[in-house]
Amino acid sequence: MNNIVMNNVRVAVDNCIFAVRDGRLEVLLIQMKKEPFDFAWALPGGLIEAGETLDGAAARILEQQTGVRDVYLEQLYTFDDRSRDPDGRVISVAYVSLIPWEGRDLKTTDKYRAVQFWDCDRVPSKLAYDHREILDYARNRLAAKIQYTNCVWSLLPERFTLSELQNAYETVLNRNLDKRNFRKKVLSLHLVKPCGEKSSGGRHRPAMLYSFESREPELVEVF
Amino acid sequence: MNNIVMNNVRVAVDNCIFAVRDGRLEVLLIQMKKEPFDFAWALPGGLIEAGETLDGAAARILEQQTGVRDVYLEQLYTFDDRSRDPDGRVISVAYVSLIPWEGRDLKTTDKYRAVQFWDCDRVPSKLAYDHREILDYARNRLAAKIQYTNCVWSLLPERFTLSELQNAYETVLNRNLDKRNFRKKVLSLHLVKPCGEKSSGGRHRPAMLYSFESREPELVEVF
DNA sequence: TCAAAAGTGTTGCAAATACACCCATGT
DNA sequence: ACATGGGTGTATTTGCAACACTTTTGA
Repeated sequence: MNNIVMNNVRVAVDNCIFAVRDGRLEVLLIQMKKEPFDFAWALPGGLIEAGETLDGAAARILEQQTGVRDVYLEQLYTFDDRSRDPDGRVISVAYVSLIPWEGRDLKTTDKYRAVQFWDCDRVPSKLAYDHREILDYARNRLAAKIQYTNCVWSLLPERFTLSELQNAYETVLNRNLDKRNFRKKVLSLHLVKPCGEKSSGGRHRPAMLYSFESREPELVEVF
Repeated sequence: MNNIVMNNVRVAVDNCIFAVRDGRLEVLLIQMKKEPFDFAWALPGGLIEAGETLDGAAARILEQQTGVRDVYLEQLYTFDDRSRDPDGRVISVAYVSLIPWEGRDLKTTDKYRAVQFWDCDRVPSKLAYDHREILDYARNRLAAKIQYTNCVWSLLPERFTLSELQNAYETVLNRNLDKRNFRKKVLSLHLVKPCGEKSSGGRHRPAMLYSFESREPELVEVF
């Protein structure tokens, strides 16, 4: 095969990291510092290095650029051919992950200006590269996937209330669910089990805390 | 970025082309002619060329190696890191397609020994590269996908009987369906519409011919 | 007349939906 | 005392699964 051809192809990974906060779906973005995308926001991503697996590169890059680590990254789709990068041809393998919002301290390197979560509905209109397309694709896939797997668990901390769980579903699905039917469903599926109580916070009746029966990926007909 | 690193990565596409024949799910394979995989069977695939999109490369390679053209190819997954190819690092973007069995004349080039459909359950135990893994992955995805989209249409010719349609579903899902319930379902979903009659062939009562309402990809809760 | 596939309805059960009020706590 | 979210049950509807016989044709 022609080496000149092959030298032009580079492989990148880009991560769509979602969290639910306060009834909104948010996505983790970094702010670029180099032309031609100086000041633009982007998904955390970059080129793979020698000897690295795609999965490994995704994890490394995510941690370097945002400080987020130890998350379950799932491959989403491979994007190309949209004159992606002004600097020659790049193929980008996109990854998705869901993480709990609580207590993440985000930190980036001096190669970037900032890192923060953005409300998915209020993301800057121009993202760097084709990251807008990737984000839209990821969000659709997430909404589909949450309906037939137990993957919500990745959005929640170890212990949570049923209202928080319902809120996570409502946020991702972008529709309201009936409280009684919701509770009946998740309990009958044995998705979660109760532990102690919760009084902290709210000026209202304390809620029972639950945890997941399993944090392994499983196929479950949720809705 | 380090050029020595990047020169090591090459990008290939591999196609999983399925058809239903005679109640069996079959997959299109080619027989290799070069070491280290001489005589081994493989999915039709190869390296992408300059200026090609991934989708374009998949279509070109499929036609060159098997003569099959004008099919809807859908990206499946990107595989890597399994010391894939003895000849340096290769990342492979896998594509899936469903085609009608009827009247395809397969032809390959002199770079390969043969091209033919294989019963998925009787594929040679060793396929070239990691193609066994890709095939298994594709088959699972196909079974899942056929349940929530109208994608079966790609397996059938323009006009077909309801029994043929049912047979396609049963083959892909690998389980039997109730005839009356099946007909009720597909008719109530307005997936298909009747046309004329069919007497040809069988020594039995002729069956009504149907065609699809839509051959565009749609989300439909089939089962 | 026989073989082989086409065609056709009803019933029971399970799951989804719709719906409204009292409870416990903090301020 | 009041505001806030926590917690609970029933009735209706809908969709799914199970099931067997008659029809039409070619050989």
